[in-house]
Amino acid sequence: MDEVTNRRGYAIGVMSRETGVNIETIRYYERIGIMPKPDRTEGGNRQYNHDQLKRLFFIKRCRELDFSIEEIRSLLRMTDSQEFTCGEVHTMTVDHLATVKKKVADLRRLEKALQSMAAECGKGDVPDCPIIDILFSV
Amino acid sequence: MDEVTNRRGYAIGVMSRETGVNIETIRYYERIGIMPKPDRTEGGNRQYNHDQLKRLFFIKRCRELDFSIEEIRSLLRMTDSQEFTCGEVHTMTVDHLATVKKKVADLRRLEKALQSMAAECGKGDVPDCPIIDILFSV
DNA sequence: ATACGATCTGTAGTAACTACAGATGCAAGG
DNA sequence: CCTTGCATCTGTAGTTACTACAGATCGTAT
Repeated sequence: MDEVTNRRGYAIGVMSRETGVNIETIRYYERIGIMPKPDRTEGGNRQYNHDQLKRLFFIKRCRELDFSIEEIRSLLRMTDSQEFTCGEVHTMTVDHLATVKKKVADLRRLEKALQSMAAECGKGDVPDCPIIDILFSV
Repeated sequence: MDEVTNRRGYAIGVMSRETGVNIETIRYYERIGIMPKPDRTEGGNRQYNHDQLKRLFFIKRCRELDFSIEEIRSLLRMTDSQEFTCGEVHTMTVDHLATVKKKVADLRRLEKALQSMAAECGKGDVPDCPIIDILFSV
């Protein structure tokens, strides 16, 4: 907890607590190459720096926004190379927004179907169920 | 295509075309035990009957309603045993409806976040992007 | 010195399929 | 009867994004 420890960087458990990303998941991100291989202590434990913490936060937020790992990989490639334009990022965001909107629409249709099925049901103690009838009719 | 052929039942390709379920998926359903092992021709090809076709339709519809395989397995166990009540089915439907509603709510929040991010963006040809800024800030 | 939690590697499991490879089956045309 | 060619067969491995071990070290507080 002193200066020296701080200079050494963040252990994986600290990274996990700070970002809310599971330890196993952090190692997984390293394995698939979206997090860099960090420094190690003499004993072999991972030691992260502040940039790596920021990067993990970035990944976390993107996942919360339901970007796929491959989309995140693209975004990171852009920011790593510094050769991206705002337009490119905007395009990715809008594309992603479109797939999210489609998912919402699909689920709402589905929600309605379930709702009307449930509404038709007498909920009785009888083995005669309109829900099953609907699903089993050919 | 004659009577005899019909009496023989449906080949897996027919099942697939009728229901829209992929052939590989039908075999998968058999492997995991939600479709029964069908009769075979002398040569070993699967031959399904009409009940099995109905069952596959049922599974298809449930999947379209986003029921998980395990939920479908429960529903099928109930209908197979004939010992289900309308109330049980209603409960499963309403439970499932709740998870769907939650998914919709989550996705709509996400949709709004993406929308406001996209709105802040100048879409320019410059490497200065509010979207990235938001995602990368700590 | 020791105890005990944190981390390590490597592998396997999850959900619900999908995609082969390489070998047969089967029905129609000649 | 034979060939052609699509349909099926089995078995295994890949997909997405993690999660869950087992069994072994590391690191630090007492």
